[in-house]
Amino acid sequence: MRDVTEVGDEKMAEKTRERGRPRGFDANAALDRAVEVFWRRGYEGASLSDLTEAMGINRPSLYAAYGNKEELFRRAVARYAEADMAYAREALAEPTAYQVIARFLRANADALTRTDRPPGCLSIQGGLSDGSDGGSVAQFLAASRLAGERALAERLVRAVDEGDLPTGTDPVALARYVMVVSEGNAVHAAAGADRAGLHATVDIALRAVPGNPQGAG
Amino acid sequence: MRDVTEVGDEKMAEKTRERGRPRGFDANAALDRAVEVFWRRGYEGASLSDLTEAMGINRPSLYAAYGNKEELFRRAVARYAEADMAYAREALAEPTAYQVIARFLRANADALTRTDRPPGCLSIQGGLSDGSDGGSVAQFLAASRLAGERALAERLVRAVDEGDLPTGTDPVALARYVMVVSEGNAVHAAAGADRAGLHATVDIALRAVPGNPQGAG
DNA sequence: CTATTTCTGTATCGATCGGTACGCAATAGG
DNA sequence: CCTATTGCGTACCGATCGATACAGAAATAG
Repeated sequence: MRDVTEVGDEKMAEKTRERGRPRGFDANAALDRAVEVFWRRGYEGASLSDLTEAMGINRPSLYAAYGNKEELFRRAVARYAEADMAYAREALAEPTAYQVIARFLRANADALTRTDRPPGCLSIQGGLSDGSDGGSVAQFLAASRLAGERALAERLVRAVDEGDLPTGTDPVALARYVMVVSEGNAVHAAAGADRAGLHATVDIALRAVPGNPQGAG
Repeated sequence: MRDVTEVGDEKMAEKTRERGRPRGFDANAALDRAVEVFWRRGYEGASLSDLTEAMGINRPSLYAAYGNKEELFRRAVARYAEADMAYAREALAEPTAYQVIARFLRANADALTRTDRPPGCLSIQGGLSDGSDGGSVAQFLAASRLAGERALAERLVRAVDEGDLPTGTDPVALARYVMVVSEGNAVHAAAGADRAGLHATVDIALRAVPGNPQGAG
């Protein structure tokens, strides 16, 4: 049993001085490289050779630092959620439901087409189908996406309470709709759609959201 | 060089009597099994052992009949498009743009959640990311989806010409929006969303479509 | 029948997969 | 210095990957 919980514990890194040979690479920087590989090639499509080459480390170093491929993937997804999905949490802070949704979908369209990042989004590119592992990765990613959907739903519940959304609005259904647009755009972005096209889709999608400037819903 | 074009040539099967030992399996029935395997596991996740077991044939028979794994996959996608996507072509025959879109999204939601089929849709489950092959499968599937999007766009162009959609409506953008909803729903269906949830999303999505009963757009 | 053609089944190919054993290098405590 | 501990690098593991060689079986043509 190896202890692999020290990645990301940089708070105590100064205090507890470890014995033995120090690690010759930055575990968090290497994880960022792993994120890119998984993002581009998916979980199954990313081989350990791809990963170690991109991360600049050897195979045993990878296993010592992260456990195994699936553990590395889960850490990569966690880091992705923290770094590359920060816009989603920021969007939830907008004052009205419409502003929350509009900001989320706009920022999402931008994030899906960043030129310094792989196209699309890791939680979809990572893998949708039951691979050779029996779907544990696909389920993990689905749960990760669902968590975001739930967070949005809770924000929309609050919006209903505050009278921000019309009475009778189903916040859960609306949240699911927003995520569907987001995920559909992610599929398009992965296929090479440009940023303007994604925003054109958001233009239309927002017409279905109560509180939009055109007054629909 | 083997001739692999005889699959699906059942029209001439009676006329041209081949020499040699006859094939011991139904090539089209076996292809249907292959569709299911690719649908559930994706292109990369489907091993030849998975395929031959489901198809009830041996490896050399598979290669003799279909060429190789990628050829088999392309044939499977073609068969899927013909059989499982028939509803999309039928939807295009509806008289108005709104009816076309509504029927498509409704039938799509049903197709994504058929209990006698894998959840989701093959053209997305097949694979989105650049696998070990360099993305040729992902590009093929993206092109396949884009073909459907273009067919819908052309139908909506006609709708604009016929005054069926408001002047100034962008039929290409609207078609892309509809496909985004469809693909987002496919992602949700693959994650286990039920039919009612998908239709609830369609309920909202349709509000953004010009000509809907609520009069938005 | 023989000759020819084509399909089937076994057994296997080299390559790559995820994952490790093991010896050496580099640090800390003594 | 010596010992303990840990990371690094090579070289390798068994399993599985997609793809085939080959021989025998099953059909037609003559």
